[in-house]
Amino acid sequence: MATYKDIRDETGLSLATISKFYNGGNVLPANARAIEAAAERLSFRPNAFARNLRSRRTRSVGVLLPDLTSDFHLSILAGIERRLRDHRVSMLICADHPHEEGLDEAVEFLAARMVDGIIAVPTERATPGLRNVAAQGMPIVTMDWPADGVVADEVVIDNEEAAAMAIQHLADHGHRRIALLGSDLAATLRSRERGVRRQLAARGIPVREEYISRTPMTVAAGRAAMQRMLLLEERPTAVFCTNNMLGVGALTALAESGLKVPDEMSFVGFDMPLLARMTSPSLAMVAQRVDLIAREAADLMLRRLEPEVAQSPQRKVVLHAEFLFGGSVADIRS
Amino acid sequence: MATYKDIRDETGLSLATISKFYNGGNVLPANARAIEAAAERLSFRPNAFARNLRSRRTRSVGVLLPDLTSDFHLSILAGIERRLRDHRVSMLICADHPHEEGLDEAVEFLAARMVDGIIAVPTERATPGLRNVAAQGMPIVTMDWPADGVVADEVVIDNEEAAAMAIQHLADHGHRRIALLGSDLAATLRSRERGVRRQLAARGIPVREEYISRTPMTVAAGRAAMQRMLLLEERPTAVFCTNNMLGVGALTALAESGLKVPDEMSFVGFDMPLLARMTSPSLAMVAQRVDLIAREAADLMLRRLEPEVAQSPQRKVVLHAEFLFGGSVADIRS
DNA sequence: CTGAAAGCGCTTACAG
DNA sequence: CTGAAAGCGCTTACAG
Repeated sequence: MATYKDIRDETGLSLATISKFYNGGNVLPANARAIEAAAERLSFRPNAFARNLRSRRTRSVGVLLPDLTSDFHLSILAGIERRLRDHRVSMLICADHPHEEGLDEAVEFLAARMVDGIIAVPTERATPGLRNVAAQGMPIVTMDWPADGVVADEVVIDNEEAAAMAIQHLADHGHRRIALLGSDLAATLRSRERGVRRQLAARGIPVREEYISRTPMTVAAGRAAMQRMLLLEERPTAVFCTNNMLGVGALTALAESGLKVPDEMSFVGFDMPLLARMTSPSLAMVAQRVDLIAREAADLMLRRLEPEVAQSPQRKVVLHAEFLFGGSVADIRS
Repeated sequence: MATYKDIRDETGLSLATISKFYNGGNVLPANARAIEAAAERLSFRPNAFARNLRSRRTRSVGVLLPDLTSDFHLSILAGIERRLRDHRVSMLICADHPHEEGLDEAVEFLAARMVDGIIAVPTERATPGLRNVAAQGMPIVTMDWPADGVVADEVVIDNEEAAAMAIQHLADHGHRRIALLGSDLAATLRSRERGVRRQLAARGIPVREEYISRTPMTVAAGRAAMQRMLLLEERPTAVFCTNNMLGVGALTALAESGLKVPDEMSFVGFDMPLLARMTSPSLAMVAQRVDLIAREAADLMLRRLEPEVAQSPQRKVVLHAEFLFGGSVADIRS
């Protein structure tokens, strides 16, 4: 691996001049050409670590996700990567899974890599670590939900509003017996439940607690919850799942039960864009704009990396979800 | 950010001793405790870049994917991340999209970050770059398909065999008019087509060229191809899609056409594990074991990072796909 | 515009 | 087991 010294030996220029060339400073055209030619011959590439060491910036950011199996979270990666790379910033990916003893926890792992900042969908496990590095001045951007007590820029959606859209759509089609598959294990899902309750009240639809399920956000839990709903004396006519995993579970249970969607059960999902269009019937759902989330999160981070804004007050970007119409909702107005 | 010097000032020990402590050497217990205590007080974290600079290893590997939108490729990330982090190796993710002029191409971008190696699903665009860094001694592991002329360890599946399984299943259920949605734009898909042809021949089923489609591997192309199949004089009774995107497209077209799966059209997909179980009927498909692919790829790379094996001959791991049974194939034996 | 020198934070032989 | 010194490859003031 060639270094500045090799280029110096080839060109006779000083290290300072070569450095200046690679940092966009003014260098005589002839010297610039000489450096380029030597670099080409030696297939030279400036060592990013050495640069970083002195400049104390790595031009890399960590992206921390609860795990790497949620296609919703994974789909945000694409947008972040693109945006960051346009600015020559690299992206270290880290899942926040529990791990064997003695291994660095995710945030520490990233911090030891000297990332310039962390974009995170924060878990409870990661929060103390984030609080810690944030206090030491590392820029943090949270997505999806905020991290308790962490100084950070935030990108969120209006979850109450998003959930209300689903209820509104169902109510407009005559549904009054609406099951909710949700969870109280995440602030976002609690907000969505609030939105559901508020919109039901606004439409004069009584809230029936047996129609409301709170479980872990897994496919298995969603499947079991749906199965329980199907056993109710007075079966709901529609189900709204406030999370993609729960939605997949509910669809699985419905498929197994042989009930026809939407004739015997209407369905509205949340964040299942890939699925939405390829099932028959197509699925109605509330969808976050992952492209916008990614873009806003990356931009907030890139902004923080500018020395001038490093200290400016935190920002919070609130995005709106969209409603995708689909064939999975029956019109049951008589 | 505290450094060794701060710890030296607190403990009175030399930099060499502190370094030794952090690299697992023998240090008097009292000194070790003093260093730990000081590090705690200062919230010290060794600077990975400085370490790397001297040791010439970064303990990071680049993962290069054609793009970050294929859920099949994304699902491999989880396993790689886990495996690498267990060994305290970090992962830089990079998509190989075409980009604006003047920006580093993906491989150069990773190489400038001094990754110790690259795990890639190689595209044609990336191949020259990979060849280049491989020639300079960087370990490369390819997944899914090999990179032309690149010295690399490989993880692949037996694609002919995988495709043959689908045909065998369909033939066993009495199908003889089998449509193939494939592509000639990737070596893997060409192999799958070969597997299909061979298995058809083995079962004495004539190959009908109008049943064979080769398109780009996109949802739109799959949808259009399926629509064309539905217009044929003698409609096929089954369709096998040798790629997930094509499968999604085909399912979309079938959903739009109103044809019932499997009564009017049987379906076998490829690599759609998320979808397989949540549709009604469930989908039969050939599935690569992403967990195994990830694990093998990560292990091949970790092995290469050991100085002793760095120069050993390249390895090729051939995995077998599995067949997932589903309700999307009708038994039409009379 | 160019260069000599010091320094970034750590590691690496080499003495002791 | 510990320490003084040199060095990794680059950047950063400071002269010239």
